[in-house]
Amino acid sequence: MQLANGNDIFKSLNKAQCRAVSSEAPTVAILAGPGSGKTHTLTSRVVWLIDHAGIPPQDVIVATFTNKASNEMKARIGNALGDGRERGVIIGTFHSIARRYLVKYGRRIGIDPKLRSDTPLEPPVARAWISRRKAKGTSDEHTIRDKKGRSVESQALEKCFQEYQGQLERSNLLDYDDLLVRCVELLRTFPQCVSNIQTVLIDEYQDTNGVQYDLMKLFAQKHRRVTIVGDPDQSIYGWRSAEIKNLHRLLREYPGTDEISLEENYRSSSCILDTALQVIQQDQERYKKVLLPVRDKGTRPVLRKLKSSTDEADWIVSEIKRIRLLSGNMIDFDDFAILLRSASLSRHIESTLGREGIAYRMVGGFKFYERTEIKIILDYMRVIHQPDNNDAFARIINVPKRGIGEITIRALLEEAERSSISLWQLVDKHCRGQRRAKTNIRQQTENALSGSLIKPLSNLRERVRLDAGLGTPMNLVELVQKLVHDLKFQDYLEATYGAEYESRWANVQEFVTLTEEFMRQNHGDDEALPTIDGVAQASDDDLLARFLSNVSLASDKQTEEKDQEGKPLVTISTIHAAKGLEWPVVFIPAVYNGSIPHLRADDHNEERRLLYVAMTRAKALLYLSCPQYTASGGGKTTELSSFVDLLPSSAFLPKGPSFDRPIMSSVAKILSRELPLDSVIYKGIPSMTAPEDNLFPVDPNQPVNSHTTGEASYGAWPRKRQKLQHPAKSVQVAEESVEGWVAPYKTTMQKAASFTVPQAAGFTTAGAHMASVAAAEASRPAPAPGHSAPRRTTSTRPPNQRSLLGYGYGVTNHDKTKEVVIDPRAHAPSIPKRAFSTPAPPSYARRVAAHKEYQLPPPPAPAIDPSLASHKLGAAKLPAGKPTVRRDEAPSKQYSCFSSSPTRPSASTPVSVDPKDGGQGPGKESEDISPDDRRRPAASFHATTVAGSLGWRPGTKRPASLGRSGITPIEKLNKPYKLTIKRS
DNA sequence: TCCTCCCTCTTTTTT
DNA sequence: AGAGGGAGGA
Repeated sequence: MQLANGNDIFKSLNKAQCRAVSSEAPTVAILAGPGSGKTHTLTSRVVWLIDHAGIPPQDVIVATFTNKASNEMKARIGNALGDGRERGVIIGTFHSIARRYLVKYGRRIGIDPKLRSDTPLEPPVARAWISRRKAKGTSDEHTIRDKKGRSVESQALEKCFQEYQGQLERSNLLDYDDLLVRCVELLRTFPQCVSNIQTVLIDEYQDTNGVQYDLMKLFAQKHRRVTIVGDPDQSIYGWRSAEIKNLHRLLREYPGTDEISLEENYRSSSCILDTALQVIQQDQERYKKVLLPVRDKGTRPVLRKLKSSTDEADWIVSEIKRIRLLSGNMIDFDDFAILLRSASLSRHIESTLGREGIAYRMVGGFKFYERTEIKIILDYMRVIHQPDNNDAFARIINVPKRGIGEITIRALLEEAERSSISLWQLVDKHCRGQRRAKTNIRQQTENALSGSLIKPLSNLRERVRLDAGLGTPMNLVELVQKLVHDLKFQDYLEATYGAEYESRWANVQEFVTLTEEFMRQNHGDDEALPTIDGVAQASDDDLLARFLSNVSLASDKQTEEKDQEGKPLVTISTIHAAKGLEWPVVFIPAVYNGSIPHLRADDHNEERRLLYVAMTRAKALLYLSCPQYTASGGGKTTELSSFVDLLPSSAFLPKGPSFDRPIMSSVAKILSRELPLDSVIYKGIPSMTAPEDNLFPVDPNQPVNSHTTGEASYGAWPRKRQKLQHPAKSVQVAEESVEGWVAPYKTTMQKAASFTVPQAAGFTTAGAHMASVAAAEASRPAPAPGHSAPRRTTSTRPPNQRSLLGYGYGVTNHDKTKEVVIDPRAHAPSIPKRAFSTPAPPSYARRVAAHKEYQLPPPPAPAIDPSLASHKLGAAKLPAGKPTVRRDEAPSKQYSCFSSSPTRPSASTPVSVDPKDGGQGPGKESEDISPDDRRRPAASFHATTVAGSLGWRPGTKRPASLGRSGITPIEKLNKPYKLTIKRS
C-alpha cells in the first residue's frame, strides 16, 4: 500500500506482520515473542487504519504502559504518516488517557477538573492491598492473601480503604489507581464521552490488569474494534496486578478475534535465543510459541562466576573495554547495557564505571522530580497553588529550618483540625496576630515563619493570580525564580550540603528550564480530546495546576537524553525498565537466588520471565554473572540462580569468548555492521592489553597466583576499591601520547602499587586516560587532561555535571517495617483521619480565565483536514514555532536502541527472509541504521545522563545524588505528613 | 519540652 | 540518600 507520502508500509513487514496490519477483523490479537516486530506491527496498523481504512486520527486510541513507549509510538506514527495527523491520535499510557478524560468530563461524576493525581499513601501493606483492590476491575472477587498464603483480615483493610478514599476525596486527589477506576465509572455512566472512538489498540497487552481491561472495553464500547499485541512470556508486572488471563478473556468476550502470531526473531543471535528459550521453557505452564531465529548463530552466552560483587563490577568493565577494543570500536559504549533485577545493585557498577571514566546513565530508579531539592520546590508550589494542602505545607514548614520541629507541627496540625481550618490558615492568622495559636510558638520561630514563609508565599500567590488586578500575572518560570530567590534557596543548599551544593543548585536551575519547556509546550490546549457534540468539556487552563498535576504522571518526560557532548553512554537499567529495548551487548549481573528470583518474590515463574526478558534484550553478546559473596561485608555466600543452574553446562561459556576474526565477523553480521580490518583493530590496541577474559579466575575459588590468570595475576588486583593514586604519576600518564598508552591491567597494577600514597586533588584517573586515548583514536582532538578526564574533586566538577554515584546505600528503605502510619487494626474509627485531611476544600471560585496574556506565542495552526474541523487535535507536542511537518519532508528519525524501530523505507531492503543470509529480512529492527545514527545512545527516558561520573573520596562530602529514594518516589513526594500521632 | 546534630541501619519491580 | 533513634543543648 502506497501512503500519500510515498512510503510503502508493507515493504518493511513480513507476511504475518502484513496480515496483522491489514486484518479486516474487528478484533485482532497479535501474540509474538521478543524481537519479532510487535510494536512495529502495531504502529503500522495504526497507520493503516488511518490511511487505508479511513478512520480519522482522533477516533483512534492507542494505549501503552510507559511514557517512553507512547512517545516513541507517536514519533513513529508521525514518521509513517508524515503529515502531522498523528497528533490527532489519542495516544498515551492508560493513566494519562484516563486523566485526560477525567479532566475534560470528570465534572459529570463529581470530579473537579483541578484534580491532582498523586499517590499519597505510604504503608506498603495497606497500599498494595488498596491498589490491588482497585486494579481488579470487574474480573473477580478479591480474596487477598498475604505472603504466607493466608487470607488477609480484609475487614480492617476495608475500613482502612474507606478512610483512605475519604481522605483522597477531601483533598481532591486521585491516586494512580483512581485515575483508572474513576475513568471506568465515567465511561460507564456517560458512554457518549467516547462515542467517537472507532478503534482501540493496546501495546504490551500482557501487562493489562483488570481495570485496564475494563477501560479498554469501555473505550471501544461503540464499535468493539480492538487490536492488541503482547507476549505472555514477557509478563513481568504481575505484582502490579497484571493478569495474563486477560488474554483468554479477550478471546472469549470478542469471539471471532483474528489471532496472529509472529514467529521470526530479528533481534538476537540464534545462540542467545537458544539459551533464552531453555530458560523460559522451564515454565511448564506457559503458552508455547514458535520462535525462529533469523540472525546468525553468533557465540554462546557467557555465565561468569566471580568472587565478590566488586570483582563482578570490575570484570564487567574490563569486558566492556575488551569488546570495544577488539571490535575496533565497532561496538561502542552506547551498545552496552547492564540490566539489574533491583536498582540497588547498581552501586558497585556505578562506582567502577565512574572510576574508569566511562560515561553511563541509569534508567529507572531515578527521577528528576524525586530529588529532594526539587521535591521541596514542588511542595512550595503546591502550597502557593493550594494553601490548604496540609501535607505539602507540613513538609516545607521547617525547610529551610525555621526552628519548628516535628512535635510543634503535629500540635499545629491537630489544632487546625480541631478548629476546622487548614494549617496554613492557622499559621497565617497567628502570624498576622488575628488569632493566637494555642500551640506554643516561640517568638523567634514566629518571626521566621512570618518573614520567610507566610509573607513571601502570600505575595507570590497574589502575583500568580490572574484576576487580582495587579497587572500581568506572573508566569510559571518567574514564579519559580522568585520563589527560589525569596527562600534564599541557594544559601540553603550551600548550608545544608556544603561544598557539594553545586549539583543540587544545578538541579534547581534545570527545573527552571523545565518549567520554561512546559510553558512552551502547553500554551495551547494540547491535551484536548475530540469535541463531541453536546458533551461539554471543562477547560483546564490553569497552568500551575496543570503543571502540578502532570508532575507525577509525566515525571520522566523531561530527562530525555541530555547527552551533553554526544558521548556514547553505557546504559544501566532495571530489567523492568528495559522491556521493549535492545542492545548489541547485555550484561546481567547478580544472577543468584535471592536476586533472581528475588527473595521477596512469590511468583517464581514471573521472576523467570524477568530473566528471559533481560536475556532477550541482547542482540549479539550476552553475559550473565554471579558473585560468590554478596556485596557488603556480610559476606553471605550466594547460590547460582536455579533458573540457570539447572541448564546443561553447554548452554553457557564459562568466560568471555576469544574475539578472533570469525567470532567478531559473526557479531558484526548480527549487528549489520562493518567490522574494521584486523590491521585497523590491532593498531588501536595497546600492546599490553589482555586479549582474553582472563583477569579473573574462571573458578573464583582458585588459588590466587594461578597460571590461568597469567600476568595479570588475580592476586595483584587490589581487593579494595582503589581510590588512591599518585597525583604526579597520573598526570604523567594522562599526558602520554597514544603510542605510550598503558594497558588496562597494567594501569590497574600501577594503581595497586600506588594505592597507599595519599591523594591530592585534581588528578586524573587511569580510566580517564583511557577515555582520552579513545577520544584521540576517534580522531577527535585529544581533550586537555582536566577537561574530558573527570577529576575526583567534586568541587571542581562543572556545576551542571551530576553524579549518580551512590556510594552509601543507594536506596531508601521503603518503610516496610517502619512508621506504621496506617495499621490495619489500629486504624479503626478512632484514628484521627483529620490528621491527613484538608479541612476546608480549596475554593476554586476564582479560577482563572484570562491567562492567554502571559502565555508564550502560540504555534501556527496545524493543518487540519476540513472534514475533521469539528474535532480538536489531540496531544500534539511540538516546540513552539515549529511548523507542521509536511509530507515531502517527513523526518527520518532513527531509533537505534528502541526495539522494533521503524525500518527505514528503502528500495534496497530485501523482502524475503532467509535465515542463512544473516537475516536482512523485512521487519528487522534497528540494525539498518547508518553508522552515524548508531552512535546515538539508547533512548533515555527518565534517565539521567552522566558524563564521566565522578568518584567520591573519604573525608569529603559525597556528591549529591539524584535521590535514589526513587523507587516509590511520587508517593514520597506526596506523603502525608507523618501520621504517627500519639493519642492519649 | 522541644530542636538539632550525629549515629546507625536499610536493599524489588512502577504507572 | 534517607529515616529513625539517642544525646546534648536552648
